[in-house]
Amino acid sequence: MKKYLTDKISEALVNLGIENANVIFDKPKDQKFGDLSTNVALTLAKELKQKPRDIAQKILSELDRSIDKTLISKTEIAGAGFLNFYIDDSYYVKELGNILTLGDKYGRSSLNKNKKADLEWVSANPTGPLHTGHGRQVCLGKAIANLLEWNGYNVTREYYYNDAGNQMNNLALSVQARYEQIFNTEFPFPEDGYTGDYIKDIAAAVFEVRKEELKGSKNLDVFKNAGESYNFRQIKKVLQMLGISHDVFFNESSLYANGEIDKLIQKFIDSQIAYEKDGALWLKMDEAEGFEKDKVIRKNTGEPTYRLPDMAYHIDKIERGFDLIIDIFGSDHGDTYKEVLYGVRKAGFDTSKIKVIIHQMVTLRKGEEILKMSKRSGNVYSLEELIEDIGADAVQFFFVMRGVNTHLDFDVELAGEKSDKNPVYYLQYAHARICGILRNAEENFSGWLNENPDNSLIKEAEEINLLKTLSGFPEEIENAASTLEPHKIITFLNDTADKFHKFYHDNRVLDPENKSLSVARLKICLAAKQVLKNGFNIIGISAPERM
RNA sequence: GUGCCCGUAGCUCAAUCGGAUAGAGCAACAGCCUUCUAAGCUGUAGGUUAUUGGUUCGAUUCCAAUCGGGCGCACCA
Repeated sequence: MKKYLTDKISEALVNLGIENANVIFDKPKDQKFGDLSTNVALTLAKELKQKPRDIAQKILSELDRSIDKTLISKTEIAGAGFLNFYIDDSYYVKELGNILTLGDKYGRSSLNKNKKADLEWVSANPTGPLHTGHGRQVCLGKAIANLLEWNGYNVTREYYYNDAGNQMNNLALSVQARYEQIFNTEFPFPEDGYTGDYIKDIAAAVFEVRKEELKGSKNLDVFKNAGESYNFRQIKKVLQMLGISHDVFFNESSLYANGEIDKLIQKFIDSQIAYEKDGALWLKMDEAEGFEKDKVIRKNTGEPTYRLPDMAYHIDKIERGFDLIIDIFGSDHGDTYKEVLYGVRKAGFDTSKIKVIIHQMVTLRKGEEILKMSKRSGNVYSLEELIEDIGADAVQFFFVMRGVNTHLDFDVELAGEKSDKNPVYYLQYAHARICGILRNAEENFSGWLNENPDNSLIKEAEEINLLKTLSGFPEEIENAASTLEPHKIITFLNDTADKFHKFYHDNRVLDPENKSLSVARLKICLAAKQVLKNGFNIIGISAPERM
């Protein structure tokens, strides 16, 4: 519909001698400004040195000849020079049929057909369980991957698996210390060790198999491997609880094995972007791009810092030929990704296909009490516990609910509450209500669900409003996908539930005295159920039939 | 000190490249259940969009300064 009007207006403008005008439509907040509105006359006013309303009038008289009046029931000029369009109700009623025909596919778009997207997220190091701080990223990534798929992309879900570097050594030492403590409680625990209880579990598991065999051993391999595989199993288990499975686990160590890291180092040295100092290799950072000082990419021990493999990894992703490459990080990594992309550019690669999503941190609280979730402190609130406490639906809803740039305030108490205070239920309740009506129809009004509706009976304001909202679903997905903002889906679903509840309240669906109207309204219910369910699918929450 | 993000109703947050009277939910107050789920609906109240300037026909949105909060600023990742 937007496209139709955009075309018509562009056409009208060309007739008026104006080429390449940028015509943008808004959905006015207020119904009295129509269904679609454009400010094109206002934006052209300066350029043409004419009054906005005069321009609007000229466009309108051009449109009057070309526009389909059965589709657009009314046009008007309002305010400073807005052009408002009123879409005929019949359009929305027709869309009802579309929703029912397309079913689970309603809202899917082929806009990015044949395009490949890569989404890398979670990528937690296997040094411990996922904690609640990871939750936001975990759930955001899932929703974004789904959004992209709905928008036509072929999506690769990827996890960057980092089993090298300091932290793994630290893990091994921690496990070893807990192992030794089984025999000698005085055995010193490393200063930077991981203090969580899961380390004791790992040590106990090692003891179970090897008994005292490793006592006093200097070889850390067994401890490292035991810790790594245990932690990674835990991580995968929790991801699975949220219905997430990655297609690719990209192993950092493969970048060493296949020589990509060395190649990159050589490239930096050859192009004199890197230099040696104090036994380390430094990357020159450009002040003009906002960097203050050069960064070490290879330590004096000969080991690369994390930046280097990260750069090689991104180069690998670019070379795999994706049309869109997305990384999701928390704001604590907000600066490092810039360094990584800088390095990738300096190595001669185009980073324009890489989009980085930085989400702000989460404050987790129980009512007034702020909960800690850091890995260092003894007691962590793990993501697994959170899921057990409030359920996977609430977890995903709350983490996706807000824009990524806001500091998310997550009230566990509220999220776990089974009441009208909890926003998850507002949505799910709408779905469950519809299911109740459908059950009633099946049990008491046999066959009505399969009747053909007489759409001319749909004319109540609440019915049309509901249909208007439902019809906006495909565009909403497109919008949310292109801006990578899944919280927009939740805002939309909220609106949908709101419109449904109002419709439900004012209009009885099943009326034994009026079969044809009941049949038409049943179709509206089916369509609302479908849109809600499709939206739930994207976020990843369930569509309960009863509550 | 410096870089990024943020500051909107009592609370948590929306607001589609700058648009029309800034919207929801919760909390508060007043109503609505012999009829498909009251986890719902209707109404009332609640705002100098942190502050001050600037750009613009028009600013929550863009720019500058100030105040306040979060996260970074390692030869950790």
